[in-house]
Amino acid sequence: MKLTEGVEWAVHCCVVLSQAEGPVSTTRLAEFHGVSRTYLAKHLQQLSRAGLVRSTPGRDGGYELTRPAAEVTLLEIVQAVDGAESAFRCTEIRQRGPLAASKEVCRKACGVAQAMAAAERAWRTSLAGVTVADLAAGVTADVGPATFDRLRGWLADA
Amino acid sequence: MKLTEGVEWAVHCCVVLSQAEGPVSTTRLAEFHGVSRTYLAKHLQQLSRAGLVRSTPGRDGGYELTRPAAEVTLLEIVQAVDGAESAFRCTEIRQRGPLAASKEVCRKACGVAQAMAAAERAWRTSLAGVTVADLAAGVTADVGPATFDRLRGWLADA
DNA sequence: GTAACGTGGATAAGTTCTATCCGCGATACT
DNA sequence: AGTATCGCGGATAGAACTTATCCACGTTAC
Repeated sequence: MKLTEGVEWAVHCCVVLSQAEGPVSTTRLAEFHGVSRTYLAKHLQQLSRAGLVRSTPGRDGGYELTRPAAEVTLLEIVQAVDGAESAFRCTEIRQRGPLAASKEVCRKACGVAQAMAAAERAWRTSLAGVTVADLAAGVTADVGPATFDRLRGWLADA
Repeated sequence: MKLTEGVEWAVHCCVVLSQAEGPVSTTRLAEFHGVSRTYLAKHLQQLSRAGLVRSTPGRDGGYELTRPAAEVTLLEIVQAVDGAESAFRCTEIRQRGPLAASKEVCRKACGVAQAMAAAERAWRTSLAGVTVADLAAGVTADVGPATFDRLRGWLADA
């Protein structure tokens, strides 16, 4: 089981956007995080399509959060970038083979699929309990409030 | 985020093994589930290496559970087949770029990684709460107790 | 001795992830 | 008007992983 690396990039970008005062361009976000500009652009477009960020085209354009940081959950970011499909996909093994279960029995989900789904619900619930604001507060607690001031200063520099 | 398809095969195999009276061969398990024999063999070897099943070589050989079904959890099977690595891998983005965090600050895990780890713990806890015996009981409840009798009969047939 | 079995390695095809480039339309400054 | 900067979507290519098969080997029962 593996999440795409873009998830990490996107989450960090959202934290940065939560601290910015205006739109932040892909170029700036990529430079700040030390990652590929062209590839990060793809992930930001996914956030945009998911409605988590708003984009401003043209010069001085860029991205900003569409909602307050306290209303953007980790789950939303993960699903925007990695997709919302469940990790386990039931291929209905029980309907194959010599002792295949009947169609009628299989209207109800197989027990394995149910257990897997329950685990994924627990995972999603946990992620839904963390917001971008929480993550930003964590950074402040860990490295001090001056960090985001320096970030804003760096973003303001041409 | 995606689990390999082998996970589904392996779980169903463990349920079958919990109902068998002796070793069940790869050939029989593959036939029963209607899946590729050679590929299923690989997954069964993973279960064997993880110590969840014991293998008997030679004619009349095959696999059997090493423990009572009530003591084999879904989590163990998933991790045996899919690996125990966490889905989210922190690449320490915060240590890159122009405002890179210092090494000292980074002895503590980044907040994003912590939140992701908590979610995966919730997922694992959920999976660890389901045993092969639970899954077998679910089958009995869903399709009736005769199902496993038919399975044992089929396994006994040459 | 022979047939059935698990094991590990080599191999190959298919799919997804990572990454880049291009042309397009939008915007701001000169 | 012209130009530089921006986001958007499509095409593309390489890397990594998943899926699948085959073979040589040692083991066991008849």
